Amino acid sequence: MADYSADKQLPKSLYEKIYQDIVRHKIRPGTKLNERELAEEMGVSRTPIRETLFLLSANGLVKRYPKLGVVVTELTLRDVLDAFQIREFIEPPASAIAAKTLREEDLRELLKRLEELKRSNVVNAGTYEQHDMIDAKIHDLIIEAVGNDKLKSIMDTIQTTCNRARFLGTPVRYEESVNEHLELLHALIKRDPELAEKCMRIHLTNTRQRLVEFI
Amino acid sequence: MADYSADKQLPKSLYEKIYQDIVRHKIRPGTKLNERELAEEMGVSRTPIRETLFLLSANGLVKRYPKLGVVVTELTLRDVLDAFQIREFIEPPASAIAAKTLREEDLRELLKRLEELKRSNVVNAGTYEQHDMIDAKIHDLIIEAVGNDKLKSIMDTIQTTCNRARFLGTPVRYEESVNEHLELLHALIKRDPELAEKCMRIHLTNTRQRLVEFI
DNA sequence: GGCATTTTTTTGGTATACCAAAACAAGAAT
DNA sequence: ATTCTTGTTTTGGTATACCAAAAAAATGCC
Repeated sequence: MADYSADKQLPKSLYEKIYQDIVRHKIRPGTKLNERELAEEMGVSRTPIRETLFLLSANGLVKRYPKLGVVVTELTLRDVLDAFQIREFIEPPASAIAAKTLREEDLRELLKRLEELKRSNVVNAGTYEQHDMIDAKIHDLIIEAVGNDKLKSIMDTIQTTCNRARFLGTPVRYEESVNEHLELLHALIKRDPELAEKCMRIHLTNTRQRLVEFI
Repeated sequence: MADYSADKQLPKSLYEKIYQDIVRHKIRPGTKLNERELAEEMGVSRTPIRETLFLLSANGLVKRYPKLGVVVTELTLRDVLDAFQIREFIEPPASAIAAKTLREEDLRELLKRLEELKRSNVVNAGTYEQHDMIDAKIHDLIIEAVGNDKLKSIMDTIQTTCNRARFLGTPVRYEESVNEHLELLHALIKRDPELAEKCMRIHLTNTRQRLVEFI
């Protein structure tokens, strides 16, 4: 067998695989995961599978019912709203901090890509992936700007929930979203903490609003 | 062997044991945990021990170094400050929400206990446990008032970090702390969201300040 | 036929065995 | 004495075996 020189961490690669399958809804929420089945599919024993399932449950993607098995967590509207509420707690003040600490070139880079996206008709098929990528990048950068590792890892799991929601076909009003992000970036570049905080707050409120309307 | 009728979840009880040992510093930060040793000590096999260690690492009490082992996480000043920063993000707005939703009788109950504590000389030996208990209860109640399960579990892990710091002998200025909590409770009872938010913000800032001075 | 009970099968939890990488120790070369 | 090598031990990762509880199927009773 090849020696997979790169990583070597079996459960981590298994994690990635199952993680993606769940986030992209290749496995339905509510599905019960059978350890032996998974083990056979993946060509490994149950031991690393169990460890993977522990990791997944720690990140909230599956739920373990002792003696009964693990089930892919349902993504209720409540879960998504809860995730958004946490973002609304964290990201606005994080934006204020980011306005002081982010590097100008990173901001300008994102601004360039976003303006480009706006020029090219965003309604075009496929372009929404570009949008989502830049969107994620901006929010990620802002969290990183805080320089708080614990916060970073928390927001990663929140992001996961939001990603799952996106793959449910949550609609995004791209024009609005792009404009909101542009405003935010301008505020950051202007080094205006209050404005950045406000922009982020408005952006998140709107996003949540759109989500609720969808349902 | 007795059948431990009560719980049946082995890793969970192992978790509690090790969790306490770490939080109360019976095991030093930096200590490397040997799976076989632990297994023997606890009288079980390595399998449930490994699962326990996974749980502990998910909650940040230990860190797993692939192929090298798990070590009890060091509690750096940075870690504690990071935890406080997250509390400062979350708890003030949570207090504003709590001012609207908490049940009056719960608040009055806490107020009564706190005033009692204030009357009895808080400097007395032993009373600080009472203080810590009420303190934890108040912050816990405020988080629960938000009604966001995900947030609750996040703040539990943050609380763990703060607890570990407390057991390091972090000093508390009890009079100040009691007074700050009293003000907070009054704001909550008055159903004044802005004031509650402000009280909490001040309280957390002060607490962090005292912590930094200590070091 | 429908329901309760018993038997069988499945499956999660635990124990144990095995492997390979890392840590350690002893010895040889410089 | 120091460093490099080599052989041994320790230890984390994986595979497998076994057990008991839960689920499913089969049997018996009404």
